[in-house]
Amino acid sequence: MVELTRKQREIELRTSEILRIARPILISDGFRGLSMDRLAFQMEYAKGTIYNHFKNKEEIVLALVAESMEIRRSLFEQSGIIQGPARLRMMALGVACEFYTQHCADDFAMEQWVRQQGIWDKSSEKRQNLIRQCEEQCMAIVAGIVRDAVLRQELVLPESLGAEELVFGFWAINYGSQVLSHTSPSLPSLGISNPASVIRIHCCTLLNGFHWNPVMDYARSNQESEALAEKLFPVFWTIKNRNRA
Amino acid sequence: MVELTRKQREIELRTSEILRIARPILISDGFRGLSMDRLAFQMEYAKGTIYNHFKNKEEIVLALVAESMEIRRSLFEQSGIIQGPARLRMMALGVACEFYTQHCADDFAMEQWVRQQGIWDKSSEKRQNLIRQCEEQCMAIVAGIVRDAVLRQELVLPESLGAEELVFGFWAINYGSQVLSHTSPSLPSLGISNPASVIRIHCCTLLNGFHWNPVMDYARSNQESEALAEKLFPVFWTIKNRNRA
Amino acid sequence: MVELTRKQREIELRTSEILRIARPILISDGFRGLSMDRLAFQMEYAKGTIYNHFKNKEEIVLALVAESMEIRRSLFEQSGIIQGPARLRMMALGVACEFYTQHCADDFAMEQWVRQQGIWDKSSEKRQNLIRQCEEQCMAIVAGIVRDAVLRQELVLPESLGAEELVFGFWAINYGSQVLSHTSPSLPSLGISNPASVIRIHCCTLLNGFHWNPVMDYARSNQESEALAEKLFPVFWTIKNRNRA
Amino acid sequence: MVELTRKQREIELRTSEILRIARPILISDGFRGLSMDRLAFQMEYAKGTIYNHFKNKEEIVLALVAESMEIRRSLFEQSGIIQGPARLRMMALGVACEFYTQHCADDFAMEQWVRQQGIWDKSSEKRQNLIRQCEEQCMAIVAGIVRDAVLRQELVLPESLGAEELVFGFWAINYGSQVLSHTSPSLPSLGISNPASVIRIHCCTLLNGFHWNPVMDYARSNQESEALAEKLFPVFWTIKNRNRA
DNA sequence: CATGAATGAGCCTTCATTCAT
DNA sequence: TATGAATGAAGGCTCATTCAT
Repeated sequence: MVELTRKQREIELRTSEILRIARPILISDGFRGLSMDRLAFQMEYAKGTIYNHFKNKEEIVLALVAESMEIRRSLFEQSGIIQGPARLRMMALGVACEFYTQHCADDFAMEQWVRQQGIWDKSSEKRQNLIRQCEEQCMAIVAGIVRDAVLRQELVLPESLGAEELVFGFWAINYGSQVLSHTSPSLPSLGISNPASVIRIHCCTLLNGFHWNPVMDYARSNQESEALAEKLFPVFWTIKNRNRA
Repeated sequence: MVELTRKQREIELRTSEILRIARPILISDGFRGLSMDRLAFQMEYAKGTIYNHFKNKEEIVLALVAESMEIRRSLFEQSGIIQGPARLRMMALGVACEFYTQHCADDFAMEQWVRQQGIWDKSSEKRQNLIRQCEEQCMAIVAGIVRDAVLRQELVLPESLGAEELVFGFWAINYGSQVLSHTSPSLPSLGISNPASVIRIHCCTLLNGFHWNPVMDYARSNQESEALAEKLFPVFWTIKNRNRA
Repeated sequence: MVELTRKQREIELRTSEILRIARPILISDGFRGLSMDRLAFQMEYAKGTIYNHFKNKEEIVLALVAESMEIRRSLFEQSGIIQGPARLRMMALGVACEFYTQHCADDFAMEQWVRQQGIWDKSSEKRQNLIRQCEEQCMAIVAGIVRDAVLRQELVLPESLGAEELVFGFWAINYGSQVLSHTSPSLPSLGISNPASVIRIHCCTLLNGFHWNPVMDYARSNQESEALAEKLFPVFWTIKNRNRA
Repeated sequence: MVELTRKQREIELRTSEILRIARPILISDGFRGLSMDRLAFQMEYAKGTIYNHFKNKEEIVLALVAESMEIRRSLFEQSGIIQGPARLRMMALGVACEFYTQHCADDFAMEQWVRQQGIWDKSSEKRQNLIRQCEEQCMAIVAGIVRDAVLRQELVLPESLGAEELVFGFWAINYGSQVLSHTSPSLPSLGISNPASVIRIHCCTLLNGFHWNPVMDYARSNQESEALAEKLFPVFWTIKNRNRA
């Protein structure tokens, strides 16, 4: 078995080497900028070798995105298990989002590829499922917190708003701010110099708006967020580094 | 001069004909699906002629996006001038966003092209500015409403939150939900069947969270939004049709 | 119109130049041996240029085959209109076959490509029809001669044998001998040094076997064939040269 | 020696397994459709292993063709040893050809591969000789019958026509009709619905034309052929099955 | 001998752009 | 100004063959 494993490890090593080289190309030049020729050249491997590891170009992207989403899910998982009121866990998720946005900016950017250009359709179902599962798990974690808050009577869901729909609002505001931050270089010139902290305020407002107890003013909210950040960031870094050599 | 003008008009006519034909191709087949050959063939003009109007393929996309943003700005303009409390105007903008998302879905999709794939960098500064200006004007309209609300003492801005930063939250939540709606086909399976109405609730919550008067419950908010929609949609349709034969 | 024609002529010139260069490659190295790269290189034109003339590699082959079959048909046409008994015209066709086999050996070889390897399916219907028509016309010419012989009471068709079916025998024996001559290099070593004259004898025997009047012995048959050859070859050469610069 | 033989048998077993798997691939997808990857995958052996048995892809085809020709030769052998006048043996060969065409259609198709595409040149001389020998033996069988007919004074060879040359006519007509049947899907639409029986008539006519005794009318010829078929087909099936599990 | 990852030349095709007419 | 043939780099991908293990 050890015998076998060595060869397999070598193969996996090569696989992840391909991803390691493809990532920065993809990030700096986009999907169109990643050509198999270039990839092979930079790898100093033959083109055919890459095709032994990935059925086509799209699969490479999906593999990278799967990695990224795996990180995101781990971040969420860690945030969802902290002690304290559900609102705190919700805020911890916000902190996780901030971390992901700031320190895994490339991962976030790449998650976008997959949402466009028919990359999705050209890749294998196996990898597609991997990503879909990750997405569902993320949603489950956040919705779980909402449900827990309701159980603990810290939150009353407005009628006609399911837990997932409440989550959607936070998802949208975070996601939207991240996309805008990444793609609108004019943001500072429009008067938004620190999108992350702005979004923190909005999320607090939103939580307060839903009367999610304990209701907080911005000062306290910020304070708690900082505390959470201090507690969680070490874990987050570990997660990130575990996935990125 | 009249002579010249006629010729210029002919040129502009051709320019907009190119755009008219490029648009549906772009929408149905993406950026890669738009080839100059195909465009020229459908135009029944020569490829070279197209190059007399647009320096390169990217410019065409940017021109189309400029058109789209022009619509969006007009929508915003019309929403910003209705009578009544600033909060109502803010809600009117939400209605405008809904309209844009639902009835100008293609325009929205195209705005995205430009944020990716290096299209931006390959196009002329002139067109880039055009788009940037539009974006700034949109922001100015919304920020103007916020400032007006403050003036009218209907809203107190939290300290450390500028008008534009408050706007950013609404921008982000609307933008995020739109992107997610367009690109995440799994949304309904995650429990979000009607993103638009969900976001309406969230926006109301957010406004309430900021104590933006008149504070409303969801029923009334929805009622007012409906009224605004009824009032504004005719104008919106006019705007849309003016820009799209 | 003269203006227009000049450009069109240039294009057609290029088209036939492509064919002129593709032909020997195809003949010496087969379909697999013809690569667009090689073709372009030998043409000293860019690869793209070739694709402006032919949709794909298969179309080139079909174009060449169409040329070849056009020659064959013209040969048949000329043979079918000579004076005298139908049997003589039938023999003239045999002479035409001999000419084609001997002097258009490459054309014959190429007709084969099209019958295999899915070349047919990848080419445009227009070219397919061209070839199909040619084939049908050839058959029509020969079957016409048979029918004429029956009318003139020079031949009684065996019952249960249609005119086309009688033709099929001659088609098969000529076609078979041509294929074998071209692909069986061992023929002389098997004792067949001059397939063409052997087949001439067989055809005569076959005609006699059917009691096709005037019945001939081999000496006379050969003599008549020679006479026909002498008369027809000049025309044949003209036809060939008209199609091959 | 027994030890060695066991190993050798294993090797031969593997060799024929390769051929067994390659055959249907080749038949359904042509030469280009047979890839070593696919072959190895279906074999559940490694690609390298196949190369221990066959120097290259072409050799596999040649080996299969050798098998096919071996069948053909056996068919001929069996036809050549029946009792009665030589003409009957000649007709038996025709029956053998019909059997081969109808029931070994794939074998026939494959014989064609080898005559084209430069497969021949890329394969070893050893295998080339194998095939050539087979061909010669086939010719020898048929020519033997002709010579025997001359000896028995059932046939007078036209002067200037050797035994092999007489054979060539029959070879050509049979071969030609087979090729045309296999590759010209338009045959029925040209008026030839049953090529095999048409060729039977032509062969009878040819034999009669050579005054090969006993001369027969079509009815009797057909009757005799049927009788031969009834007698020989069981043997033919045995031969076929012996070579194909 | 068996293995199968690595190879890399080669394949066909596309298409934005240019430029002589 | 309009034309559209020519360009040619670039693209994704295949696959027979090799060779270290």
